[in-house]
Amino acid sequence: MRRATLKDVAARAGVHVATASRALNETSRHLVNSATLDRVLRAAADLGYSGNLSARTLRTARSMAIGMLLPDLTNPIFPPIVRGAEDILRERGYSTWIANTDDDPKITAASIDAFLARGVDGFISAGSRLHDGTAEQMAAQGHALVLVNRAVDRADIPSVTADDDHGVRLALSHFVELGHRKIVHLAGPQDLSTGVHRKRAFVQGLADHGLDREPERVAQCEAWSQREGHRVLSGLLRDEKIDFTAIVAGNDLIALGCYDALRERGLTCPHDVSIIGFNDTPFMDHVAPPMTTIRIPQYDLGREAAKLLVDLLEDPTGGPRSIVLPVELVIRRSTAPLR
Amino acid sequence: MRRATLKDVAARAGVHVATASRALNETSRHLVNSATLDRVLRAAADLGYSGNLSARTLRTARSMAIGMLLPDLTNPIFPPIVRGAEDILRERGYSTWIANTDDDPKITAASIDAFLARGVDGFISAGSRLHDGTAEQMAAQGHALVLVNRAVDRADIPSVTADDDHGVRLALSHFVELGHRKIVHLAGPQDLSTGVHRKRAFVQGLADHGLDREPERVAQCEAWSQREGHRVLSGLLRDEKIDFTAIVAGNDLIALGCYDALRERGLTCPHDVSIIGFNDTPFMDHVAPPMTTIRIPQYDLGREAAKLLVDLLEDPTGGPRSIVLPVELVIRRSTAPLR
DNA sequence: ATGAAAGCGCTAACAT
DNA sequence: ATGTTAGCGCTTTCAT
Repeated sequence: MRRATLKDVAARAGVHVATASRALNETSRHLVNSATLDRVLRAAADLGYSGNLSARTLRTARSMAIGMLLPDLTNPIFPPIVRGAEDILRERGYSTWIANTDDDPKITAASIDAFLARGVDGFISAGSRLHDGTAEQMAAQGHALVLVNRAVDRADIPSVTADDDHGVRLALSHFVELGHRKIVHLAGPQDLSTGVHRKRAFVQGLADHGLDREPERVAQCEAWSQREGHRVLSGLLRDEKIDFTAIVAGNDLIALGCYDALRERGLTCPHDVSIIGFNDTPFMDHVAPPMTTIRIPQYDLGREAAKLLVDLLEDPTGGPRSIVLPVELVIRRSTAPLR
Repeated sequence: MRRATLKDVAARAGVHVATASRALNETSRHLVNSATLDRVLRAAADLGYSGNLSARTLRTARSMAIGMLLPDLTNPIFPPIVRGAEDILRERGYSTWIANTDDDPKITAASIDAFLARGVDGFISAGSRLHDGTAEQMAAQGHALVLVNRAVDRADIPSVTADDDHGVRLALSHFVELGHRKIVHLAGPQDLSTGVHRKRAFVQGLADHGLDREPERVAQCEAWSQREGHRVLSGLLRDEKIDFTAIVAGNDLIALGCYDALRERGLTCPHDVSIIGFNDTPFMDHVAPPMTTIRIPQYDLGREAAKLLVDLLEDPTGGPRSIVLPVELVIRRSTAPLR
C-alpha cells in the first residue's frame, strides 16, 4: 500500500492540508483548535503517517540530517565515536549519513559534495589531516562542522578531542614512579593533531622531569600501525647509541609493533622494556602482556561532537566551542618497576 | 554563496531548465544537441552545480540512498561489514544511512520508519533476530531488504552469510587430526541463524566423526560475550560428568571467556584444553595464546550484501538470491595435539 | 481557527 | 531538439 501523505491525513480528518500540517508540527500546533487537533492526530495515527522528509527538506531547507566523514570505519578507534554521535543525533531527531574517505582528498571532496547535495545541516569529521585545508575551506563556506578526535590550528572550528597532553604526562609519571629514567617516544605521524600533541607533550614532560639531556628520545613512525611500530623500534634496538628501558608509544598499534620487535630480539616486555600504549583499543586487556595504556573516551568524544554540532545548528550565535575530554591511565602488565 | 540550482545553470547556458535537466542526466543526454550539451555542462561546471537530491527524490521517488540497520557498531564484527557495503554503495552512486538498534524492537521500528520517511530505496540489515518477524514484515510490505551475516527461514528474503557449517566442520576435522575425541561446543544464542547453524553443524559433525555417543556435548550461552563464555565453561569444569579436551566456541568472545575460566581453574590452553573460536575478530592474533579461529570474510559479506541489494533495485525481476561465502580455518596457538 | 495559494528544485509527459 | 506545463509532498504567508 502507498505511504500515506499529508493530503490523506487531511482528507481523513476533514480538514485542509495546511491545518493538518500545523497540527502535526510542534511549533505550529498551538494555532489549531484542540478538537481538530485530536482529529488530525487520530487520522495520522490511523494511517501510520510519518511524512516525507525529502519534501520537507526541499521546502524548509533543513534536512535534520548530518554527514559523518571518517577515514576508515575499520580502524577500531572510530566505531565508538560514530556510535556515540549517532546515539545523540537520533535522540535529537537527526539521521546520520556515513562515508569512509581513506583520507583521500578526492573521495573526501566527493563525499562532502554528496552530503551537500542531500542538504545535510552539518558535518562531523573524524579525519581532518592537519594541513590539507579541507576543514578550513568548509568553515569558510559557512558549513557547520565539528571535528572529532583531531583538531585544527584554528580557534573558530569547533572540535572535541581527548587530553593527549595529560595522557602523556600520566604515562611519564607512571614510568618515573616505577624508577625509569631512560624513556623514548615512538611518535605517530605529525600530520594529525594527536601526533603532534603527544610528541610535544612528551618532549615537554621529559624536561619537566629533568630527563631531557639526550636528544634522541623521539623516533618517528610514518603510520599509526603495528608494522611501523615494529620497524621503528627495530631500528632503535639496532642503534647502539640509544638505550632505554621504557617506551611511550604513539598508539596501541605502534605498541603492539614494539612487542613484535622486542620478541624478535629475544627481549621481553615488561622484563626488559616497559611499554605504554595509547587509546585502550578493544582487546588490549587480552594481548600478551596485557597492555598498560591511556584510555581515550571515544564514545563520549562522539557524543560530545554531536551535541556541539546540534547546539551550533540550533543556536548559531553561540559561537564555536571546543571541548577537551579527560583521559585515564589503565595500568596492566606491559609496565613494571625498573630492575 | 547560495548553492547553484538547475535554474541558474539553465540561465547561464541560455536554455530552459528542462534542457539543462536533460543534459545533466545520463539517460536523457542523447536527446540534446551536442553544442547545447557542451554549454550546459560548462555552465554547470562553472557554477559548481551538483543538484538537490531532495528535490530529485521528491520528484522521482528514488533516493539513491539505502539504510543500514545494525545492532551495535561497537561490536567488532560490524565495522568491516558496514565498510564493505558503503564501498560498493558509494561506487554505485548510493549514499548510506546508518542506525544502531541494539536489537531493540522499538528502536528498530523507529529507525526503519525514519529511513522510510527519507525515502530510502532499500535496506541492509545486520541484526535480524530469527523470530521477531521484522524482516518478514518488511518483505511483506514490499521493501527491498538484504540480510547480512544472519539469515531468516524464508527463501524469498535475500541474505549474505558465511558458511558456518563448513567452519564448524573445519574446526572438528582440525581437532580430530590433532587426536582429540572429547569435544564440546559452547553454542551462541539460538535466536540468530549463526547460533543455530553452528550448533546444528556441530552435532552433525560429531556424528560424522563417530563422536556422538555422549549427549552433553553442547552447552548453551545466553549471549555472544566473554562473560557468558566464562560462566558456561566454568559450569562445565565444575561438572564431573563431562570431560573434554577441546572446545568449539560459538565465537571469539566466548572463546576468550573460556581462556578466563581455564585460567581461574589453573588450567592452560592449549596444554590442557584446545580452543577454536569463530570470526577472527581483530587482535585475536595477539591474545594469549594467539587464537585458532574460523575467519569470516566480513568485509566481503558487506560488499556482497550491497551488490545484491543494488542488483535487486535495478532489476527487481531477478528474484531473490542468497549467497554463502567461504570461511577459513586460521591455525594459531590455542590448539595443540592431544597429549 | 482555518483555508487558499504559492513555491522549494527537480523530472517527465506533452507540445511544438 | 527544445520549450511548456504540471506536480512530487510539504510549509508558510496571506486572506478570511
